[in-house]
Amino acid sequence: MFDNTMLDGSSAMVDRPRASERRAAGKGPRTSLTLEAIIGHACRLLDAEGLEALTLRRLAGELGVGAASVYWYVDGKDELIELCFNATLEQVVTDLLGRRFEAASWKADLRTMFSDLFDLLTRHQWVAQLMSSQQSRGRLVMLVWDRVGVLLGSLGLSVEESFYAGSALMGPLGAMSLVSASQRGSGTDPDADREVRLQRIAADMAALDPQEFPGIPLSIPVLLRHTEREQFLGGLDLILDGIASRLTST
Amino acid sequence: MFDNTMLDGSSAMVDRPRASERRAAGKGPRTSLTLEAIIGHACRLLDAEGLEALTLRRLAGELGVGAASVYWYVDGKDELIELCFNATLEQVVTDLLGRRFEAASWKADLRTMFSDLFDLLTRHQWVAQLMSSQQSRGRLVMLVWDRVGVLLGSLGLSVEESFYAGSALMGPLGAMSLVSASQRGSGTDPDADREVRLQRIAADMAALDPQEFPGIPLSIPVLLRHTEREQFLGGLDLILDGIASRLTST
DNA sequence: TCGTCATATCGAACATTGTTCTAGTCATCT
DNA sequence: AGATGACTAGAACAATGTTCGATATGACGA
Repeated sequence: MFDNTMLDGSSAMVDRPRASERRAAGKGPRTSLTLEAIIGHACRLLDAEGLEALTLRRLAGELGVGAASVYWYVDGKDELIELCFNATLEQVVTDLLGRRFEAASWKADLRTMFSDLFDLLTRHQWVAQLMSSQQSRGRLVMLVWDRVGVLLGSLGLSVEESFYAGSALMGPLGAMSLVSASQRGSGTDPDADREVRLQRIAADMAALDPQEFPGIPLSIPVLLRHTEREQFLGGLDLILDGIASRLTST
Repeated sequence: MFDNTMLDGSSAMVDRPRASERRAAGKGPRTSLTLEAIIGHACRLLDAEGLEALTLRRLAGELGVGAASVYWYVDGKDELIELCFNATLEQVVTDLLGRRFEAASWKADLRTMFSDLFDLLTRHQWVAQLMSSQQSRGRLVMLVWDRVGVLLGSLGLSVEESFYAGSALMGPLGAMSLVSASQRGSGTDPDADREVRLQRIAADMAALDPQEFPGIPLSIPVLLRHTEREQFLGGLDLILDGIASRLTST
């Protein structure tokens, strides 16, 4: 399925007729569909029911058209998902980049930046899923990389160190922010779902042999009262402290 | 598809007839198949060509057997993959746990432990893929969690801090160790594949506007000469330093 | 030695995916 | 008015996971 080419078209748009070119032309008949409508509804579907709920037939059906019609606007499911990916990410990333980062407050700046990103990915689980299952390098992701790299470089880190630190920051983002991925149960109340899921995990953990897993019993209560956000931020602070220790030692 | 229940059966084996119970009985005819043979060949396939190459028909075909026969030994593709997951992980995790961890050398201990895990996941990309796309909590993964938690706790970290630090360590593991996931090209030479992939990424990055992405040009050479292993270890060291800073400040 | 029966397998079929083909419809331009 | 080209739809194709019923096969009791 996915192709790992998450670039917005700056490459690989050669040689084939690229169905994406035909849309938005001039003189068509009653155009009952729109690329925007497709992407919009697809995103709504993805947000509501997750990645594997997005079916071309279902999407088309809910849009009141045949499945084949979507293919006039989009080259395939991969491209559609990529478009949704960028559309969703753009909402947050753009305003993220309006901010001014300063060396003095680098720690707080990075913290708010990544916690905002975390919130975005939590709200749109499928984006997190894509972000962790393939290393996406779309334009918007690159923007984040760039800003982080510049900021770290301005602190005095070498390019190499910035690269490693940047990947340490970006790496957990996808992994940590996906709470449940699949199995987004009944669809009624996400918080309740999370609760039962946690209870199930806790039960499974409690069933393990305390002899073999001496540390597990201790962490069960923490698991039950933890928040993914705190968990992520806790790890983030650790990395930031690690970066800080590199700075002072120079 | 996947079900997020990556536990080895300690729960949820109730109420349905569970096809897994019928295998290994007594008086059957010439048993041309074996659960071990199935898992073994499936793992070989997964290692060689990745997750999406594993097809029940193909697996059965290469085993000289009809596709339906596999269902006698396995409840479905999910269970099969879970079995492969555990089988592969077990090879390394068990000997990982034979080691003795001591507070004095905690940093080096954690480093070698996670770099070994990283190597395992690099060798078996599909395991990394599963590990990042769902938060797997199989018995073996739990073992790692447990050992890490115990070690961190013995250093004086609170349970909460251990939990956060542990997740910071485990989080990037899956994400960082998957180099290419899909698109494992021609299948001839993995190193050459990596090279052309890197070149493509570099080309894409070079095509970006340097005005908009001031940091990208700097990191291109680093990208080209970097190693995923170094990248991972670089981030790991950062986290370890972060943990260390917490220890001294207490 | 001969039936019985659970064990183990296979071929065919079903449902669901993404995708393509081909024929059509309708507005607009000449 | 007629042709062109922007759009759409239904049928069909290929590939997937999965199920069903029929059929071997061999061990065990008679």
